[in-house]
Amino acid sequence: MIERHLARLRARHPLSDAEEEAVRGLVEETRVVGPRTTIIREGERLAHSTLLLDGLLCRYKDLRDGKRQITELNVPGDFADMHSFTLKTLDHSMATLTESVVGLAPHDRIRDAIERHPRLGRLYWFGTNLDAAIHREWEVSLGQRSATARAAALFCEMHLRLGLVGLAEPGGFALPITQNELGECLGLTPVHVNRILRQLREDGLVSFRSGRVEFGDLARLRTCADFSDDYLYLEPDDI
Amino acid sequence: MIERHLARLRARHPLSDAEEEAVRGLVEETRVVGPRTTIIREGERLAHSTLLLDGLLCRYKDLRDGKRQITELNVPGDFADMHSFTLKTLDHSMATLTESVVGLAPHDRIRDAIERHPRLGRLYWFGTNLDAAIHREWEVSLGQRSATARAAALFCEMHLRLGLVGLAEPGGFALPITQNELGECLGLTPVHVNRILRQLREDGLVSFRSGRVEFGDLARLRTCADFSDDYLYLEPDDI
DNA sequence: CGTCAGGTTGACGCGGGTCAAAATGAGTGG
DNA sequence: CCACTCATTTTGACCCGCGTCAACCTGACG
Repeated sequence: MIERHLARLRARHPLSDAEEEAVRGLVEETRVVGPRTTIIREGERLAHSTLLLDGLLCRYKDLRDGKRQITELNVPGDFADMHSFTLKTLDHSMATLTESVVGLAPHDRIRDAIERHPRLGRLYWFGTNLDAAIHREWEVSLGQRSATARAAALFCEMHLRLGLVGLAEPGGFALPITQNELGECLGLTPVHVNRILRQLREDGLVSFRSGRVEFGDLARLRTCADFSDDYLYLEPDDI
Repeated sequence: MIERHLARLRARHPLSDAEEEAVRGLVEETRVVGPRTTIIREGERLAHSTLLLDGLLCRYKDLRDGKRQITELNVPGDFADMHSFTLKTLDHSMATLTESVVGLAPHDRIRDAIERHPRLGRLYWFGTNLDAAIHREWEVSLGQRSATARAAALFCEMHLRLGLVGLAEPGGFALPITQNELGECLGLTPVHVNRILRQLREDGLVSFRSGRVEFGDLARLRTCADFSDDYLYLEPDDI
C-alpha cells in the first residue's frame, strides 16, 4: 500500500531505484486504526512519523471552550507528520476521520535514509513545505472567503489531492466526513454548513451527500471559490 | 547583522563552530529595501532565499476582489523564504512593511552547506516547520477566535518572537504597522480593528498606538486570547 | 497653511451564530 | 419485520459580531 506514497512522490519528482528502495525501508510497522480516533496528542514526544496508507486523517487544535479547528486534512500517500522529524513534539493533535491504515517510520530510519540520499531529504522537506502552502491557503479561506467560497475551495483542493493518488473521478470523489467535521475545517457551525451546502446544491455547483462530493459545474465552482491550484505544486520540478 | 539570525538559531539549538561558519557563508549580498515594497511576487522563480536582517516583512496572498490576506509576519533573524529552497517558486508574495535589510542566500550555497553539514539542514527544516506551526495557529485564530482574541493572540506571538532576537521589552515592543495591515493579518476590516483596539485599551489589556504595543495586563491578555506559546517551540531540543 | 495618509466614530445592514425542534437514517435488539 | 436508539441532517426564528458607508479628526510633512 506504500505504492500510493511512491506514486505521489513520483508525480512531482522522479525517483531513482536507490531512493525508492530507501523509501520502502522506512516503514517499520503498519496499524489499522478505527474511525474518529486520536492517534497523536498535542505535545506528545514522537520518535516516528506516520505515513497514511489508506483512510483519512486530520490535524486539529483544541480551544479552551471546547471548539476545535481542523488545520489540514491528510489523504493516502501523505506523510502525515513528517514535521515531527524535526519538531520532536507536535503543536497539534492528529486523528483519523475514517478507518485508516498507517505506517510508522522511525525517525532514526528517516535520518539514515536522508543522510544516505540527500535528495530524498529535500523531497520530504518539499512535502512539509507543501503542507505549509496548504495551511496558507486555508488562512486565506478562513480570513477572506465567504462561507460558500470556503466550502467550494476545500472541495476543489481535495479533488486534486485525492486525484493524485487515484482516489477521485473527474466528476466527484468520496469524502466520508460529517457536516460537523466540514464545519471544523471551515470555521463554521454545522448549521451554517448545512445551509451553504444546500445553496451550492441548488445552484448546481456541487453536491455533498452521504460522504460523496459530486460536481455539478466545476468551472463555476472554481470561480465561486476564486480557486487557483498553484499552491498545490502539481507541476514536476527539479529539486 | 547576521548575529540576530545566529542568536535565533542558538536559542533553540547549539551550533558548532563549523556550522556557524557555514551559516556566515550563506549570504552573498545584502540589500536595503524601502517600506511597503513587494520583494517577491507569487509564482516568480527563485534561485536564492531571503534572510531578514532588519525590519519587518510579511507574506501575503491577493484575492480577485482586491483584498489580501497576510499569512505570516517575519521578524529579523528569520529566513523569510527558506521554503523557496525546495519549492522553487512561491505560492504567495512577500513585501516589506517597514524599511528592511535583507541578505540574499543563493540556493546552491544553501545546498552545499547542508550537504556538508546535514544537521544544519535539519535546523533549517525545523525553521520551515516552525513557519507551518505559526500558520496553523493563525488558522485557529481566523477560524475560531473572536476579533479581540485574534488581536490579543497576535500581540502575544510577536512579543515572544521579537523577544528572541532582543527586539522586545517586558512591557511592550515596536510594531510599526498600520491598523489596516493589522486587519490584513487578522481577517478584519480596518474599521473593526480600530474598534477592538479601543476596547483592548479601555479594558487595560494592551494598547497599540503609533507603532508600539504596550501591555497593560499580559496575564489577562493571554487569557483573553486563550494563548499558549507551545507552537513557537521556544524550548531548546536535540535535532 | 494645504494636503494626504491614517485613525476615529456613528448609523445601519448582513452573514453567520444560537437555540430549538423536527426529520432522516443507520444500526441493534426483540 | 418492527421498535427503539442515537448520530446526523435539516429547517425556522431570532440575534449579534463584524462589514459597509460616510463623515470627521489628527498629525506629519511640504
